[in-house]
Amino acid sequence: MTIARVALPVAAHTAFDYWVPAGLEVGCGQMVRVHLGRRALAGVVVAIGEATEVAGDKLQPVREVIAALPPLPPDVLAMAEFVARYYQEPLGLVLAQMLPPLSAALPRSPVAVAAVALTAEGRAALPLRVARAPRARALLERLQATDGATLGADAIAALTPRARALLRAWLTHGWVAPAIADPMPALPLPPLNADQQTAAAAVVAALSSFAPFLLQGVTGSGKTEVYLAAAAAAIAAGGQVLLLVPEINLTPQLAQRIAAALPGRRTVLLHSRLAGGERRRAWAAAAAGDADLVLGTRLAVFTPLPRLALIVVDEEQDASFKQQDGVRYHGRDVAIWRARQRGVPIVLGSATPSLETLAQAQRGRYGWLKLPRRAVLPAVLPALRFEPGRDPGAVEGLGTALLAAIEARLARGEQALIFINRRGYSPSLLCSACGWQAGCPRCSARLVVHRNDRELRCHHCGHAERLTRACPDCGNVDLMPLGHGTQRLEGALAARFPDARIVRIDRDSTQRKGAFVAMRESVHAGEVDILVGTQMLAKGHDFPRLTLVGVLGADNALYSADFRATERLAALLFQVAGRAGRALLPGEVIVQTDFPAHPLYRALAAHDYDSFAATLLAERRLTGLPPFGHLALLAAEARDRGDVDAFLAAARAAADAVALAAALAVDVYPPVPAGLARRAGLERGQVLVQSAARGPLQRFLPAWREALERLPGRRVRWALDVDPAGFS
DNA sequence: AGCACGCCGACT
DNA sequence: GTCGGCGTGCTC
Repeated sequence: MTIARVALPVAAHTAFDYWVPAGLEVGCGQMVRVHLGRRALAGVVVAIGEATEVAGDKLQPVREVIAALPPLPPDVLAMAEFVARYYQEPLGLVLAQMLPPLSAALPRSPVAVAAVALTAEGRAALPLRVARAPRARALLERLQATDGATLGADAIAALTPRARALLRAWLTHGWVAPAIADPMPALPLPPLNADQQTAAAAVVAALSSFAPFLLQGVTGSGKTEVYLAAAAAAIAAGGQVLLLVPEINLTPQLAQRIAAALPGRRTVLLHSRLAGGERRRAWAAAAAGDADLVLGTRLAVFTPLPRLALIVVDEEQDASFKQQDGVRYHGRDVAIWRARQRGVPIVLGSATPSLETLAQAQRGRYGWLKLPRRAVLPAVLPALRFEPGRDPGAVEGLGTALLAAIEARLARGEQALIFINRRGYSPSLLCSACGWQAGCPRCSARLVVHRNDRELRCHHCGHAERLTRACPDCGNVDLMPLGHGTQRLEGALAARFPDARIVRIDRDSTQRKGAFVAMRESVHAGEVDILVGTQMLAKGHDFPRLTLVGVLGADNALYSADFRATERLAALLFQVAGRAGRALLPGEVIVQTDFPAHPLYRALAAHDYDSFAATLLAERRLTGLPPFGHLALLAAEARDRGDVDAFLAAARAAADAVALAAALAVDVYPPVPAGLARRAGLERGQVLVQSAARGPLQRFLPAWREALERLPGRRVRWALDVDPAGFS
């Protein structure tokens, strides 16, 4: 009897055996439908055998082979196994992350697939090849007419074999739609400058072998042109390219540039906001080798790519490559592993590389390609000034110097961007009489004033209440909003510059679909004078008339307990500074700070990221933090603090026992409350494990995890985070 | 993850 | 006397 070992999307570190009915073609990597308990689940076959330990009466059959997606190739299965092992997650959950959604949504028969595809596509034009086969066309028209209803087998049987094959091909693998609409005529790539050519040539010379590169280029130096030149060469040589970006917001712009740079090539987009069907089609096109370039967010790193020839990770330092829940993988790190596995070059691009990547480049493990100059020649780096935010002429956190600079931009018809990393009106509400502050009932956090909506909101749990007039403790009606957020600045600027056209960009203002794109277009069209926003605005947007960037509240990150906060602030400031004066107009950046002599600001003024990174690296070396040490974090939460404490104390004891038993050089720290000690009514705490090398930590983690699973539950939810993005 | 089984408080 | 709370454990 043939037995299929199936990884299922359940929190169990084990695969499940099923017998394979005669006539079912089941191989490794095949997606199948099986029953577990009384549920029907989709899983992936990870092994085929002849025998099983499972008792015969318990053994269930494989119910169905999911033919809508091709089987996972061995290299992708191996990648899943690596991710599961490295991040201590069940293989089935890892695989569920990697695949386009298929569990309940995926219909069973090709006919039903057709019905759903057509419903989803609406009245989209039929692919020509199908439309030309008369009977397939008739079937599809009937499907359109019935709007998603399932047709009987007789309709399928009536098709000519050719029509049936075409239909099936379209339905199951999907033809690549012209995924990227390019309204512009294809512009030739601007000729690369010498630095760009050198960089691109180095990557191209390394094609067909594993070769990691750090491509370090100042903002505006034209890293994208280097990616595209290398991609064009890789594709011309018959390869596929995987291009990872941190955010979906950035993909449309980039997609247009790719379409222009790679005429006639097929690009597909892959990110979590795509509808299931679209994502499946893009995935299948990549897996079938039909797509030449896959542009996507971190999840795209898992796409099967039979002809993979080059991986590019843009903005490699960006924290959004690290998944923060579920399978907590790091897209960049998995990409590096994959490049090694497949023997292809990988380019990690950044103006402000992560300390991890920088250290590898310094050690000579990564090729180090530099673009020290801006690509547009007349554009020079902006001038930096450090000014106080509080002075006699200051208005609502906007200092005299910044106000004057904004005024000058308005007079010249140029644009200003005011950046503050805090949404809402003010981050806190204080009673001037008794000192009461509005706090979240469910979190250890202050409530943020959202004056536009007359609400107090918690930014951690979603709690919202009406903005009160009077202090609930003493009845005093003189409640003071304390501190500044984007809404408050927007109002202050509107009062001070009544004729200016002001746009606020933050999570609240861009919730409507398309709002972000509309904003970008109106900025480009010159319909905006002042932009106020959060870090959403820091990335990848090129506004030619923007000549002033003001930064407020930067000092906050310097106080943070998170060891990565300063690194992130540095990356952010260098990025924000790069937003000013990208075209022909000279730019200026004003950072409001109380500590103008801080090494970070000095480095920023000198446009010298490397010297500040060197400072940070020296600190990390002393403390044994990444990249000089490796971390794993056990985070636990429960309704009662006592349960959390008891669990973490037991977890720590288990860790000590594991480390001692296996003589592993790992340090286990005492349990501490999380930075946000209570969230959504749950008390939170953590145990940190640190090791000078990955090896001991990786040997330690499986044993610790098993010990944790045997610990009494005590109403505690916990998760292991390997290589945590940061913690406090 | 579901969905069971299995022991302790308020009801027809 | 039950009905049901969710704590613990299994599912091939």
